[in-house]
Amino acid sequence: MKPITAEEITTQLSEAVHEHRLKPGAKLREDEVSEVFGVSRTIVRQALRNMAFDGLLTIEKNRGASVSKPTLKEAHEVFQARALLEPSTARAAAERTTPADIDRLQRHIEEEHRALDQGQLGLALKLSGNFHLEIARIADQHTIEHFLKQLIYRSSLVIALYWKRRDALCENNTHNTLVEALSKNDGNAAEDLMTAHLLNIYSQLDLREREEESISLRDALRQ
Amino acid sequence: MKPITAEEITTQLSEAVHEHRLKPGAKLREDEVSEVFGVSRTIVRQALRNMAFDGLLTIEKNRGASVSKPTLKEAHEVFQARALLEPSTARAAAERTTPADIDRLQRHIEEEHRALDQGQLGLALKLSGNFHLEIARIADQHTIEHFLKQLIYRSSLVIALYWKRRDALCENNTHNTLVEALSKNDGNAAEDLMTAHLLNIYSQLDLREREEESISLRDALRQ
DNA sequence: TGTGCATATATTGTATACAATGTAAAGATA
DNA sequence: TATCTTTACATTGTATACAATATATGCACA
Repeated sequence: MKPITAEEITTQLSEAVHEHRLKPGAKLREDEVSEVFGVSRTIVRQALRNMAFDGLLTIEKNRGASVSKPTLKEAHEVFQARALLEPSTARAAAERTTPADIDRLQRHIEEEHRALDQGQLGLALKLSGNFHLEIARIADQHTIEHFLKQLIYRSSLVIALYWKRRDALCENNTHNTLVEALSKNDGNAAEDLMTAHLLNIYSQLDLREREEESISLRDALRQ
Repeated sequence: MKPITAEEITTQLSEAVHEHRLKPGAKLREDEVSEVFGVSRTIVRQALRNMAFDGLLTIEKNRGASVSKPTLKEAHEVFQARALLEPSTARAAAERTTPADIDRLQRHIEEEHRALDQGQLGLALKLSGNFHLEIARIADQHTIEHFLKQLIYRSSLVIALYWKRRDALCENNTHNTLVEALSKNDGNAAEDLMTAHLLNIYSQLDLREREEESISLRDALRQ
């Protein structure tokens, strides 16, 4: 049996972040991770650096890696960037969607619902994000998909930090209506729905300035 | 005197790619690079992996790193992504541009002209790309700036491979008119000019399918 | 010649040893 | 007790040794 690769560790840890099993601020010590996966620190370091590149981890020199805590500004930026990329991508996807794609998307949505029903909020969140990636995949825009992946994973961090009501998560029906537009190859509708969907998520975040930030004085003074 | 860091090596090598001193296909052997910079392969490897993440290098297992050769599809995707990100960013920049920014941009353009006059095409190309990054910086959109940096560096690879007439490079005046729009805080104009500018660059690429691709039979069969 | 095989060399991949740095604990002094 | 200093420990940073793999070379044989 082959040892696990750096990329596989990257994927597993990234998903853990995406599902909120690893929360913003969580520390990832190198030899702890290396013991878990049964490889040397060399490999773990590669994985951690990969994740830092995606913005999921923050590495401080001589102090190690921890799950990033996006600032308010970064949170805004993530959704502004998504607002630029995703609506056009949804339009492009609509123009190329095949029945097989619709099948896959519908199964995906079912899975989301199942996760929600079983109270697996983290899993539901991850699936919800992956739905957006599926659309980029249909649009056959690999470069944008790559960026979007980073943005969606970071969105998960933003949600972990700034979501208003943790309970009322994702109970919308937008993904269904999006699939409908795609199945009709209706690019206009897909684009508009995506814009609205992103605004809806955005509006459910509490992105006002707050005092409590300064609680972590240490962090504030450190940089 | 301190040894050079992985990030500094990343920057230097990336600029070399951006300036076409390192051309698509060029191999970067680890201990060659490590000797040049006077560090161990450990550090070099970090740098190479960083660049691979940006899409500048392609790393094949057990076969090392070489400067990426974007396919036609990737070339299209790079400019499609830029078309989504940059016009809006130019608009946002226009709304925040200060006289100090204008100063900096004008000096930047002068530098571009100087490089062109002295026949330093690679340098001119790099400066031309950095002009676009300056605009993202003015827009104060760090996340988009980060993506744009990757796209602009990749554009340089695309230009190296698909530019129609190597001599007629960058002799346009668009950067000046863009600065004018920014100085008037005219977001509409800035957005339109940027769209036109990107289309202009795009149109100067020869992105048709071609036979000669199959010259490198080795690469074709390798994947 | 040219092809196939075996060997040698070059290059990358991974683990580990040691250095550098940061963090926590213990003791000293007031 | 509170603060400072010293010491021990934990953790990350870098270089290097060795393993695994790919490439090149030489030779046998047709």
